[in-house]
Amino acid sequence: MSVQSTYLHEVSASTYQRIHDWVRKIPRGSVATYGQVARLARLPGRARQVGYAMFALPPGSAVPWQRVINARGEVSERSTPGAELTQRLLLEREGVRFNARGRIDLTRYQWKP
DNA sequence: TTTATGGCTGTCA
DNA sequence: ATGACAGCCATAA
Repeated sequence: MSVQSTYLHEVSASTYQRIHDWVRKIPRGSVATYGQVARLARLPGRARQVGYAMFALPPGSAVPWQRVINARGEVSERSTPGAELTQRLLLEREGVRFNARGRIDLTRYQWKP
């Protein structure tokens, strides 16, 4: 393994760690956006990496990935079909309401740490 | 090394 | 409201 790849691995690992740590703090019944989590983890502008960090979670993880949604208040589309529905059901089970267009009212449900 | 592809977002038309 | 586009950057091929 090269020095470079080792370095990159360590950087991304700590990055994911910080992201996961923040996502764990989102309380039940609240949501945060990818961009918001990125800023909290001191990674402004790197919302996509938050998506990657969610994707990297193993099934059954204690990290409440379902509470992370996009800036428009919707559950983002996934390459794996069905995941959106799972996410929505998990959120509804926590009391998060979706409107007729499948959107969440961020003024009401967005987490404000 | 390059290219393509993502659980994204703010800006602008 | 909707769509294009430029930034963003980890991963895989």
